[in-house]
Amino acid sequence: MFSIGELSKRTGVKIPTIRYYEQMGLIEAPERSQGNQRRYSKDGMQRLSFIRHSRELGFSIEDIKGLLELSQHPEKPCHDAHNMAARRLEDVRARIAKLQRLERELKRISDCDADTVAHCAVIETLADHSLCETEH
Amino acid sequence: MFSIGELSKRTGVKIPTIRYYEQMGLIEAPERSQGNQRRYSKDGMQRLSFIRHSRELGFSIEDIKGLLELSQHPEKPCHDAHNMAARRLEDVRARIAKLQRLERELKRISDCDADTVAHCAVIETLADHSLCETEH
DNA sequence: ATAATCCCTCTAGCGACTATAGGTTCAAGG
DNA sequence: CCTTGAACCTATAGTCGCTAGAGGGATTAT
Repeated sequence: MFSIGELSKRTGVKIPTIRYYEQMGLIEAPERSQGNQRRYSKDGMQRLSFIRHSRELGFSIEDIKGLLELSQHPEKPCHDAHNMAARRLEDVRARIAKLQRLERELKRISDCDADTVAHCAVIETLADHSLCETEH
Repeated sequence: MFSIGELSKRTGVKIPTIRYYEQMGLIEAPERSQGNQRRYSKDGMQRLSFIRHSRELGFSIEDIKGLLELSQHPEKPCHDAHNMAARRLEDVRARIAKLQRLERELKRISDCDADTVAHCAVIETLADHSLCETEH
């Protein structure tokens, strides 16, 4: 049995975020002390770690609800979990590709040694999209 | 002189977004028709294009205010613009690196051919961070 | 003149938190 | 036992960059 502060320290999830997850229905309302403070069990901690880890991998709150639900039912088929992971993977790859295009463009416009705005590649490029070398 | 709809079509910025930018002080309130509708000039369009392009490159609204301000003063030094671009570039690179770690992890856990949750790598990994191969 | 389309303001909602205010409880030291 | 200070409680509002909706007025084409 530990307090919300301890749980926070052990999982690395901030206190208001834990309460937020409770409100969102990701974790069930824990027992309370006589003075109405939350008291968590090891189970609660594992569930929160699962959530944290899923968030780190970029799953949405809604996705995580599904994944948690699944994790409670070991006998069920797991293609839903695979689908979710596959969709996340696709999404992550698309974002990487987009960011890489931005990186190229930013690198290019950063390579400007002008002193004043009048000749500055950054400002010039922002003002005129046609100066960009790549699409984004 | 064109309406907000036309401006939207020409710049690719949605109508509510244009009004939002006006509210945020990125573009000045344009002239109005007799019936109180916004009427934009070519100048307004160029400014909006500048904003759109900056957003595409990931600059924040606040950054863009600074960049716009700079772009109005060609005689000023432009190291501020360079600094902003450099910071954006760093940020983009950090995000790419983070996403690439996620990609590896997601790919790894997606390579699971279990049929049920009990043996599913996705669920198993989410439940136990120590199963991850890389940091994230 | 009328209908279709466009435009206006204002307010609220999104996702995933984060911050603040104003109060209560807990744990440790004297 | 009592006090102090840290930790906790709820409720509400704010963050960012939009987006959606309600309820109305303006413009344009026929």
